[in-house]
Amino acid sequence: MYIREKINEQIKEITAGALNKSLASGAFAIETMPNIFLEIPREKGHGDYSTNIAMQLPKQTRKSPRFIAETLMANMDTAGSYVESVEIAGPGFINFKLKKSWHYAVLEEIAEMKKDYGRSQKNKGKAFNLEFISANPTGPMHMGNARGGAIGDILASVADWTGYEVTREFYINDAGNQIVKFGDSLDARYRQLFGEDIPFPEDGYQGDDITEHMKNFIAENGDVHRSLEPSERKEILIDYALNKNLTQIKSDLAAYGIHYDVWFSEQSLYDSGAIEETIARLKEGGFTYEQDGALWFKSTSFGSDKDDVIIRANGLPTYFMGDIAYHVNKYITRGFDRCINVWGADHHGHVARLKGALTAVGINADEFDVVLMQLVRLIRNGEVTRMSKRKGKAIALTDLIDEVGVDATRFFFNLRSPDSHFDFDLDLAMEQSSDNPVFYVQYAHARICSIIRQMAEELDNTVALDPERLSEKEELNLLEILSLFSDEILMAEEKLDPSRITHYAIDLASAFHSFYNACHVRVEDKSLMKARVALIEATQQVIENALSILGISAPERM
RNA sequence: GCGCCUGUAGCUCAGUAGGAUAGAGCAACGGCCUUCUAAGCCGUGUGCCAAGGGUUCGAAUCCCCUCAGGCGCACCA
Repeated sequence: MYIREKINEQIKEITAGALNKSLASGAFAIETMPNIFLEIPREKGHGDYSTNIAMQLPKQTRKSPRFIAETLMANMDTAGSYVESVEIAGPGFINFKLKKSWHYAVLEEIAEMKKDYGRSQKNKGKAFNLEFISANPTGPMHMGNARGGAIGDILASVADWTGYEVTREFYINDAGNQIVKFGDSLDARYRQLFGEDIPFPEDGYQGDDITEHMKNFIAENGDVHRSLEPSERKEILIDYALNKNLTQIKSDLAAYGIHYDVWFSEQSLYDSGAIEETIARLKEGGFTYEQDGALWFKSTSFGSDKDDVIIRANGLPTYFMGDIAYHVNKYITRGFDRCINVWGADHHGHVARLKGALTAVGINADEFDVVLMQLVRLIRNGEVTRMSKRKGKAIALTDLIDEVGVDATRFFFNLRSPDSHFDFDLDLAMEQSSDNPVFYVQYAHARICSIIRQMAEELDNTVALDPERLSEKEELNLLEILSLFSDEILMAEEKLDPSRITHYAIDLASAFHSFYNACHVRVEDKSLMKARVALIEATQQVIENALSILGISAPERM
């Protein structure tokens, strides 16, 4: 248990004890016990912790907040706790000031847990599935996938640090209409390369990569496929290009620092009969009906404003149907306790109906959430550029990484919460200017490493470590921020917002830089020097841990 | 028309399950390297928290409504 949790429990116990004593003494009476809520005041002058309990009780007790606060304070027993003093302030806040010694527990915790400092057990034993990117494998990864990739990958790490057993998963949309179009496009290019004057499908994939695939295919296979029936040939071409694309996607993402545990094929749901089983399950439950030759799911029974087709009149299941079967597979076949998907905000309309369908088949939809990320707008020369995979004008992920670097790209895409609209200014990003805060954090890390390298020779090992030597406000501030790391990870998991880790890393780096300018590590006083080395070693460790969650390197020299 | 997201300093954004005087970065200006990395630090100014109403001891935060921008509302994925 981390020091913050211990203190929290102590103060809650102290407050609850005071409340019980006050009640027993007859100072006031209540009907229901309130929740004791603690917060860390923004103003340092208001102490280390604060509770508003006295302001929640006037209604029940018919006493003033001030009176309640005073009564509680008089009945508090802080012996043996970290609480040094208690005071009442403002409209009735009870503020707790802690003994400085609590700071030093942080150093010990970090020194003990090292690379695991910040991990917690909250979700131990639970299986967590995080599905992200999940694009059509009809082309290489582009910039639009980059944000979802960074958010998903980092959120997966965050979940891992809260104790979940995490599976990163890519749902390959290798079935359905887009694949048919893909095949039509490939076939048209194939025939055009042999000089046939045929029109290109109007809504086909126009990218050069389609033509490239067919050039390579012809180079490898000659013209033996020309005589085949188009449908037969398309199948071969699709299979060929899809495999090439998947290989490409995997290497693109690996270069981006993303490694999936599972690549799940949509087509496999058809092949395995999972779709059929799920349809049967929905029918048995009475959640379907036929109309206009199609099979419909009663989304309206689960709060949606319209029902949805799951099998078209032509007999082919819709994408929605596949997604239901896919999630049945996740929860029931594979037994995940919690599933999170990262989707573009343009798919938000599909969340409710999928939750409805999951509820229909008996899955607890509270354990299913979708992180909706606002789409990225591409800014070039100060103008918005529309991205279109089919027009072939999208910036490839690999190009972005080449220009900007993996670290900056990942950091940049996690600078804002997923639901904020995001403009990616290409010119700025490609300038590689030091405006990018990733340098700020990495620089703090490199600076510390540099000092540690030099101190290693000067440190006197016969001097005992005395953490109480740390008493400057910059030192204490640094310790306080270090102690919040685990809470920040838990909050990021609860809110499904990985950008909190990025912000934390910046705050921590900032606290270090301030310390660095205010306090020298290399000082005559060997005991003080020892304590400061311990402090920066702890800081180095936590920056390293935060960066490892972010999937960003922690350079030892810059 | 219905639904979702967003609206906070000149710009880009934070703002912790409603809390005490609304915060950073960038930009502007002024300081700080004869000792550990100046890719750094310190200081100075800026706000009808989009408008209005409500709940509350207390609202940027919750509710209602209006306005503005983005995105959905397919037998597309």
